Amino acid sequence: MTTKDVARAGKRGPYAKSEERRQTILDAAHAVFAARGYRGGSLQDVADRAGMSQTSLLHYFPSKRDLLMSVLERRDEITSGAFPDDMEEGLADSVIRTALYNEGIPGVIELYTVLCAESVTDEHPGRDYFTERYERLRASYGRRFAELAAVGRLRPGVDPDEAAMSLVALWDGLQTQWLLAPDDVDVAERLRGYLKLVIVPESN
Amino acid sequence: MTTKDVARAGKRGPYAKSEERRQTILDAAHAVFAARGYRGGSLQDVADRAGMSQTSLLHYFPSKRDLLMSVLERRDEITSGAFPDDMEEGLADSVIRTALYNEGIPGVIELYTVLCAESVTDEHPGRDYFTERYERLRASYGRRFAELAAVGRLRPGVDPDEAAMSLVALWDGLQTQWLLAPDDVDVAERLRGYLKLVIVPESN
DNA sequence: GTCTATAATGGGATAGAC
DNA sequence: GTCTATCCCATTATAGAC
Repeated sequence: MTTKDVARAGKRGPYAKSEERRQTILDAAHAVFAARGYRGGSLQDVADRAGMSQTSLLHYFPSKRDLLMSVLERRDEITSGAFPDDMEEGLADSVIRTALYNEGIPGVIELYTVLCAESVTDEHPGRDYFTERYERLRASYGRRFAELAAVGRLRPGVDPDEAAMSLVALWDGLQTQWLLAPDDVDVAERLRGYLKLVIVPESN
Repeated sequence: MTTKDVARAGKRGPYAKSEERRQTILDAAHAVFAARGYRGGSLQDVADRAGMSQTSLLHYFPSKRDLLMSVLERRDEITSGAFPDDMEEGLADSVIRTALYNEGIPGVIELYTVLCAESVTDEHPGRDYFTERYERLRASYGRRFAELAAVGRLRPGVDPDEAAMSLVALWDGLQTQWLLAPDDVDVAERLRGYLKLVIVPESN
């Protein structure tokens, strides 16, 4: 019997069914928090969408707070699908590609935008996540811009770390405008425009 | 008697005391919504801060929704204090000055950032406000950039409307990062950096 | 693991006395 | 205009049967 076999694998082993259930819940929570925010979305909403009772949900995630943290962790995994790390790719291309990739996954940008701003409010459980996320992003893009600067491909007068901060800020702001007016805002094109201002074209 | 005099002015005239009370409530609501968002802030929170009961509050604003709309309208008045319209001032200078001005008023940026993102969620009463606000902002800055373009002061290849959209997006995104890490983010300086990339210095 | 029942709290809004 | 009392509903979380 399958259940027995899995159980035999060890007391703390990942039970297939249970793990599947967790994923279902995380998908539901992702959608609910994206559509209504953390405070605005209820465990009942999530449970309904996952097809179970609210109490069953709390069997997998002991509190709403825990659920949120798991949703945020999962978001990183989803979006990192755009980065084949081993590939040599220009900064501009990789930014554009990531922007387009995220735009194609329903709810990803909504979740990010809504929870990020909500996280600056009092006692919000997501605050540390977003604070650290920005630190990582700024440092990461700062390094990429510094690499370009080292080979003379950063426009004179442009600081790598400042460009990184501005790129991230621009990206976020464009996504917000896009959510409110998707037909009027082209996130990827505006990012390309900024990068063209900042990066000197390859000379060959 | 003052009350009588005011009353004599007409049945619908603004009763001084009542108007004062409304302002007190709006100040309180501004602070509460800035700190906890619309969904996260309760009428009780606002009433406590305004020094009255929750029911008295509802005497002045018939619903939480009405209160929010009035807070948003009031925000426009507060922030428009930075614009002496009659003055001839360069686009860059006016942007920097407004950014610094807003930064100095406690809660203004919090309120804006938190409610704006929250407004993209389902059935949020602030959605139309922010949608229209962005349309106005993009159009307004678009005209300013177009004026610069007309006198050859826009960098070649830069479109006025696209620059307007990017400027607004960058501004919003920087404010978000600033709220999470005020010591690491200089909104005005980063805006200046962008405008320097886009605008050609005056030739004289 | 899943459910019903329920606890414990807090929300927005209304009625009506003063 | 201001309050107390209250309605009604939703929320997160727990207890305990199956």
